[in-house]
Amino acid sequence: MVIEKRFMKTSKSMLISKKELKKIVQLIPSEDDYMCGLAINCIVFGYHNKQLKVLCIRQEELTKWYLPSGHVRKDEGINQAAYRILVERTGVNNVFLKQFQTFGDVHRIPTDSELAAELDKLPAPIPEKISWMVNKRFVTICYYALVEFSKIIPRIDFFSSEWTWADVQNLPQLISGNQQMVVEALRTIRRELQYEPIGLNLLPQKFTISEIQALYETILNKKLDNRNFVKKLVSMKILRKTDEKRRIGGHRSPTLYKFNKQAYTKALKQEFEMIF
Amino acid sequence: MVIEKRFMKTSKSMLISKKELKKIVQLIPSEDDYMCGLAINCIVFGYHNKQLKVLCIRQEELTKWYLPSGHVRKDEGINQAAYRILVERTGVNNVFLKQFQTFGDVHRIPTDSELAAELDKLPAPIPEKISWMVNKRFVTICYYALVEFSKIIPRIDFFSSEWTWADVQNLPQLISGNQQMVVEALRTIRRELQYEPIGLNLLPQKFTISEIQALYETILNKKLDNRNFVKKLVSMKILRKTDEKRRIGGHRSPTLYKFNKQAYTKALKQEFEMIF
DNA sequence: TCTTTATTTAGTATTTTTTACGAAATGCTT
DNA sequence: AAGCATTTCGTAAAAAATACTAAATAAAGA
Repeated sequence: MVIEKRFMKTSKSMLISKKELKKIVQLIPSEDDYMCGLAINCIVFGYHNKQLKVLCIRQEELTKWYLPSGHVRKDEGINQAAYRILVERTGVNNVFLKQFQTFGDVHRIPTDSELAAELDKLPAPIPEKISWMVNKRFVTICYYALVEFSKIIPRIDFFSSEWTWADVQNLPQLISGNQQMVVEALRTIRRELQYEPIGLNLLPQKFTISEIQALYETILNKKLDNRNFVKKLVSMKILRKTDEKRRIGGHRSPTLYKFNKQAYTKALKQEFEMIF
Repeated sequence: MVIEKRFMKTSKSMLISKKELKKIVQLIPSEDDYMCGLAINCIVFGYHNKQLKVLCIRQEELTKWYLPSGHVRKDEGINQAAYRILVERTGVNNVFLKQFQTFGDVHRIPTDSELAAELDKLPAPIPEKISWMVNKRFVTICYYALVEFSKIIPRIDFFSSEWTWADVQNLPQLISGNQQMVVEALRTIRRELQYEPIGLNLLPQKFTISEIQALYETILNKKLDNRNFVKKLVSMKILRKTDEKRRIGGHRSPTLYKFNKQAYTKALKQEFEMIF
């Protein structure tokens, strides 16, 4: 489903030729293959320069950004679909991905001509084959993903030509509903910081104490005492010292740590045992 | 949508008459009005006799039970739909209801004749108007509800003729997928016991310490020290003593308490403040 | 009426966890 | 070698969770 070419326009003309439109429409997924009225959104979190980032994309000339999204094939599970969509966008495997909420309020459904105006001047009325995707009320299942910033090379696709890592504390204008999704995703990872491997998935293999502490501070939005922070993680045996150090210039070089994955996931999964 | 008559059969005959079938089909919601491929399930929790209960329903002669469910009108939000479905079943207002997870794995879709066999010998092939509801792959948004046991009078409807409060520790045979939903709902309320008004919604207005403690013990599945339990709740100012007592015979009569709703919701909502 | 019984309630002691903070060690720069 | 910013080690106090002793109470039975 990843199409390297951007949503095409021959030149600066406002309309596409019928021939080109036909070609495009052939690439669009058919209503027969996908669950109608159902969408999946991925809130992809990365961490860089002590800031928590969200992957946003947009169609070049449009002002509003949106979150990576896609649809569910009739023959695939929703988790599977979310993973497929994520891989299409980020090109990485082994990504932490978790469903957190489904949104489905009713909004005013835009008319064909409003949509055409927004969708880079596609001719109105919207051709039938594309209309199920853009001109309907959708229920959206949202997932959040935690990725290692440096490993991601976002890919554009049919509906996008630009991408950016937006700072969560300074989001750009997003299309209707998407901002709320980011907010809820953030609330979720904040709550789940204690029992999901949030840090493990956002950080590179080796990192300093102050790097992981800054991550925790960003997510929790409060300062933590560095001395107690180390003490806690070390006493939980979550971290393991390496014999490497990072040169940060001007100061003492901090030791690089890595996760003790076993102890980490064990500590996290120490949720209550079930009745069953 | 609540239909007082049960899914009708003229007598003990295996098939319904064409005339009756026509009448039934008229009552079935049209595909035009509802989001297709999308369902909502409610896991309704009640608490009675120191046991946590789940509301289950079934079609009389079928062996398997299922959870209250319904569909989303094209012109209503999903939360609104869930609430409507819940009210239809329980007849109560002011119920705590919260979305917790969406399920959407692909299962083998039963054939018309298998369905007919299961659906109390409806004639196969399933009439077109009903088929969208029973013969498709569904994505199911699940909500859990907390109700005050004594105030609920479950209602049957078109697809059910029996109901029961099943003990969560001893669930009956449920249709495919429903057991997992109950398990996940339980995991959820266990986790959320600290920051959602779980107790408030499951208990009657006035209750004894040992009653609320037994509720917590059931949900958490472990014994709590009664002396420390009181101490904690009282120190949080969540409980307020009334001057009534409950006569339980043979022993000292325990004081009835009620919730200090203000302090309770305040204590619960003391979640971290948001970045935004 | 007095004793027995099972349970509720009050209070204290102990342990564990969290939070607070002083100060030395380190690596880099000048 | 001195200055510096940060890391790292260590202890101390405060708070919370847990454990336990024992008294108070209401109902039932002798």
